[in-house]
This record gives sequence, C-alpha cells and structure tokens, in this order.
Amino acid sequence: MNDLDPSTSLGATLYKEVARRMLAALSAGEWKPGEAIPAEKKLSERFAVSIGTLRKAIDELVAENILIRHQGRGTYVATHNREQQLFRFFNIVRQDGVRTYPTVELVGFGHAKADKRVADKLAISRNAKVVHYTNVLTLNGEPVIVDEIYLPAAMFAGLTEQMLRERPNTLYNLYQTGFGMNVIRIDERLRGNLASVPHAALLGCAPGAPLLEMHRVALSFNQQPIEYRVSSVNTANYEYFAAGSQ
Amino acid sequence: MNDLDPSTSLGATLYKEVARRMLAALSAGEWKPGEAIPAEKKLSERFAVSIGTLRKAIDELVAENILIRHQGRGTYVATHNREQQLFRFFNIVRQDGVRTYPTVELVGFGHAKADKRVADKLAISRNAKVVHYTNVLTLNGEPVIVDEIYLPAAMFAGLTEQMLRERPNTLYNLYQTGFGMNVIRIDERLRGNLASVPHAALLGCAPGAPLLEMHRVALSFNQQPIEYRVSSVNTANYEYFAAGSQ
DNA sequence: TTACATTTGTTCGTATGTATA
DNA sequence: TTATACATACGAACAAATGTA
Repeated sequence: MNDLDPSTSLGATLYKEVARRMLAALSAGEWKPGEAIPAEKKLSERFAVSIGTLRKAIDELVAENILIRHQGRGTYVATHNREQQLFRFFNIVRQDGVRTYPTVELVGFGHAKADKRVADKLAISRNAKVVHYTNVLTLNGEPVIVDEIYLPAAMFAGLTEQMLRERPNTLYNLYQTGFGMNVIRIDERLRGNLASVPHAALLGCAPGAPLLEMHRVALSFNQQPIEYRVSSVNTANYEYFAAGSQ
Repeated sequence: MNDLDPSTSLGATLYKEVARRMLAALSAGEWKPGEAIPAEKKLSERFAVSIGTLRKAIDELVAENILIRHQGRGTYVATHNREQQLFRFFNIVRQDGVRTYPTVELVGFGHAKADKRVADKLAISRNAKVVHYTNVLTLNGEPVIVDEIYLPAAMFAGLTEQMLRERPNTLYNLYQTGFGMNVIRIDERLRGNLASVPHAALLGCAPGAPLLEMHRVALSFNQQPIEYRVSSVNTANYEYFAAGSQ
C-alpha cells in the first residue's frame, strides 16, 4: 500500500493504460472507421511496451467490438457497413429461426422538445431539442416493427428528412459517417404492450393486439447516449432473440 | 488446400485442443462444480504445454462461464449457488432499475407427454415423458412471473414435488447437485402476448393484459437441452434487461 | 505459379507483481 | 512470514493468412 492518489496514477495495469490511450486516439479521430490501425509492431514501439502487452490491449478493444483483427491483413476500426456488422443490433428473427433483414420506410419526421423520459434516456436536459422520426420495418413483405426514434438535435445538426430517406446504408452508418457518432454498445429493455391505434394501422394488426415493446439506448465511446428508440414489434410470426445471454 | 479430412486432425490449435480436453474432464466429472481444478503449473505439465498456452485454454472456459478464476486462490468450476452466479440468468428488473431477487412458489406439478413444441425444444422424441411444473415468482411482494417448466423425465429420474419445494437453493443448483445436469448457456426468445385467465389469476392482473412471454431453453455442455421454460412476465412495473447486447 | 514481404496468430519460457491462506 | 496461485509483462521464434511482385 502507498498513499498516492490512484486517480493520478496509471490505469492499474499497463495493458489497460495502453487500451485507454488507443481508445483516446480513436475517440479523437486519429484512426477512422474502416481504416486499418498501425501494425502491432509499430504500436508497441509507439507506446513503448512489448508486443504481448500491446496485443492484450488490442484484445480488450476487439472484445468490445471496437476493433476487428484480420490475420495477414491488419487490425481495423469497426464500421456499421459490413454485411456481418450491419445488423449486429438487429435481434428480430422469424419464429422458425430464419433470419432476414428488413426494408425500412420513413413515415414521420420532425423536431420536438425532450420530455422527461426522452431527456433521461439521452442524458440531456428537459426541453432540449430532439429530432423525432418514425420508421416502419418490413420483413418478408410484412410490416413487423414500428420504430419511434429520438436523437439529441445538438449532436445531429443539419440532419434532414432527405438524408434519412436517401441514406445508402444503415442508420448507424449514417450517424457514423455523417456526424462522427459511433454506436459501440446498446442498452435494451423489453416489455409487453398493446398496439395503439396508429401503430396498429402501420402494422396491419388490430388495435389492442399484443406487441413486444423494445426500449433501446445506443451508446458511444464514453457511455455517451446517441439515440433513444422505442420499437413496437408484432410478434405474431417473429420473435426477439436474446443473442448475448450465455 | 489439401484433401485431408479436417475432422480427423486435432482441434486446429493447441490451446483449443487443451480446452477441449479440459471440457471432457469436466463433463466426465473429474472436476466437480464448486471445486478448484489443479494449479496452472500442474495442468501445464499434465497436458505437456507451456503455462501461457494452458492459460489461454482456461481463458476460453472462463469466457464461457464454465470456470472462475480467483487470484491467489485457484481456478474453480462454476456453480449455481454463489450470490453472484445465482441469478446470472435472471434478467427481470424493476423499471426504475432496481434489481431484486424473486421468491418462488410452486403452484403445479405433474408428468406429461411431450407435444411437438416441447419435444422440439428439448430435442427429445414426441410423446417422451416430461416433468411439467409451474412456479409463480414474486418481486417486492408482487407476483410478476409465471414459469411453465418442462424437463425431460429421463434425465431427472426421481425428481419429486417435495424436492422442488424444499430445495435450499436455485433450481439450476438442484439440477446440478441432484442430477448432475449443469446449465452452461441459455437460449432465450421473447414475444408479446395477452394474459390467459389462469395466468391472470396467478399474477393478479386482468385477463388479456399485455405480458412479455419468454421462451428459454437451458443447455448443458454439448448444447444438450436440459430444461424448457415459458415465462409470462407482467411488465407493468418490471422489464427484461438484455444484458449481453453489446 | 512462385516467391517474398507484411501482418496477425500461436507457442514457448522467464521474471516479477499481487492476492490469498 | 511464508508458501502458493493467479496476473502481468517481456521477448523470441515460428506458423498461417494475405497481398503483391
């Protein structure tokens, strides 16, 4: 035991300190999504640690899905535009187990002030400006999900309805390439609920039909909330697959 | 490319082969839940690999929650009776985020034949004998969950209603200590549904109230299904927290 | 096709630090 | 204090995958 202030000392262990410094470089935009970071050898020299220690630091970031390794090629900053990555956060599958990807239709767009719930979820002050838009997701020709999506307007200055309509890729890719907002992790909570009249109309089911209601907060590097989304899922033929529960 | 059958070769890498052999030892009962396995040094001698390779093998089993490391003490086989482990699979939390643990009441017990759905989930033949029992879980004095639980009778010979009532610990601990069945992983699928009349009575809600319906298969070492459980959750004040979704 | 350079992956061994009993 | 066990850090050698000349 010593009486140094631990907050001023290094991050407990060397490899964690290296991981922290690499995260800082990522956060500062030194290495951009889709690009390769320098080779392990070079990084070990830069941070003045052994190759093993550097690899352990990278291990941590790979485990968090921030970096992706490719033997023989290099280590890359994760993006949201690879097929494999595209729907990392899309957990709705058909009840027979078949996994298909949705087509998205924007059915509502506007600005609003954060109410208590949205302000809490986005960690912004009440009445702060938010962008609010609505998507309908169709699977195999059947509308299955209605997404009510809220963004902190301050972080998404210049976002237009057209950008959402014409994005060539996923929403999270648009956030990443258009606004520098990287979704690293999501926090998801689920409830049962009954279909409201407008949602029933969008989903083609009866008002009062049972739905799965998903509350999702998308988080960036420092647990910074980027997006709050309420998804209403018609689980007549589909279901939520809790992928991570091992 | 060569034309050797890869299934006849070793497990690709040495550390994975060691992990496989350790899993075999666990599966064979050589190391029992709650016990410490031999020290890394001894194991590295036993498997004739370096300490680093052995540690990497253990890393794999720790990541799967099969082993638990304690610096200075040893590496232990995971059990379902530690506070921390107790509710590893219990993902229902109060909407304000407070996490409390349920009290369980057995309200139904009997034997039945597997219908198509249960046979599929448990990977047994249709009409095979199953144990079917029903629990009501109470959180903070309020009944919140009804569990309909199905076990393959062949794997749980001698299981009685009294054993379920008088178990000093969790169900999964009873499976482990009483029948040698270790729950390693669960597969969970979620839907919205309406409360049936009997479930509404047990939960103290109106028939037709919206519920979260959870279909869970508990799996053992070789993806062997051990238990199928349908949980009906009243999410008026509680919600499902998708812990693993990162 | 072949050869080669580059990059990550695996395995080894050693030394030292930290936690536990 | 001492012994034991896991954790961290170092560096070296070789294997495997990739891309290119």
